[in-house]
Amino acid sequence: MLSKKTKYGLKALTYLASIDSKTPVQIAEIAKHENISQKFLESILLTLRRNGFLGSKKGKGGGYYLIKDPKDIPMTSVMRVLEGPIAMVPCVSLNFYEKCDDCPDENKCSVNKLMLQVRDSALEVYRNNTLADLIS
Amino acid sequence: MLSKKTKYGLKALTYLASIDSKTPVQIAEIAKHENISQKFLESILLTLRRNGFLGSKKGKGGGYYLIKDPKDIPMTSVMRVLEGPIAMVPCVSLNFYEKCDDCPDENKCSVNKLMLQVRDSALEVYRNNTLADLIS
DNA sequence: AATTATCCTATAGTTTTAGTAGATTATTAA
DNA sequence: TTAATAATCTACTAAAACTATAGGATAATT
Repeated sequence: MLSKKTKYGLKALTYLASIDSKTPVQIAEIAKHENISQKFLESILLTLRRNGFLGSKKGKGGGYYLIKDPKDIPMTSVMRVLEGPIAMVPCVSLNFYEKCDDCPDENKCSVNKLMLQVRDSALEVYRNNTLADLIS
Repeated sequence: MLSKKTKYGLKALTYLASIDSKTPVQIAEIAKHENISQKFLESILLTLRRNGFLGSKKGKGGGYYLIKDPKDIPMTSVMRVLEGPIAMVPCVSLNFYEKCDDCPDENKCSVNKLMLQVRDSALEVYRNNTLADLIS
């Protein structure tokens, strides 16, 4: 299941991308437009800023804005920041690899075999979609 | 993330499929071979039996065994029983559909748009793999 | 100086996950 | 018929993750 954090983050990013201007948008406006709890959204936008997706401006007329062109924001990077690993098991993860402690040989593991395919198919989707592609 | 339940369930099914005989295999044997907590595996095998994947026999010489040919067990059905919906959001789920309460129009939702593609790509993988394909 | 809006830390409630404990029932074999 | 074996079932618990919420600190603008 996709976490609410990721869901809300994606919605916020899409909203900012649809605005299509570099003027800051207040958290309250995004929250209201997307039906999101404002305080929760606050922390999500913060992580998006810390990870180089958003810029922010304090004080009157402040808010959040996209730093890059939506065309240059691939879903792979957004997903990894908000949701974490794209792979469903650590042993097939490219960016968050970890060995399973119960598995003696990954190459003979049925779960590994299946989840490798699932990861690749998901990666292809995320690589083929930028933030710009999500705007309707 | 894939739950341990699904992971262990897949491993147990694969083990039973690799045995390739209809004679019952005891929980303890599967647990030991796959490094799984026996008690936890117990409840997993029970759900697999209740959902028509396994048969069981009590008493001495008892255990669990596959009911169907591994070739006739698609990963779609295994995943749905063990992990639940294949879709990452209910609003794109085929078998577990639910409307999002925060979303006024699914067709204009960026999350919906993206997750629809992810679901389809995952479905393709699961449809192309039967239990027989997981045996190495 | 007053206002506005982000920034930051801490915490709390809920749900899910992963695993345990123990009694019960069915089967086999002696 | 009895004892041993092994699945079945119910209930419970500990830990982790998720989804927020509270409240004030900080910075920029007017």
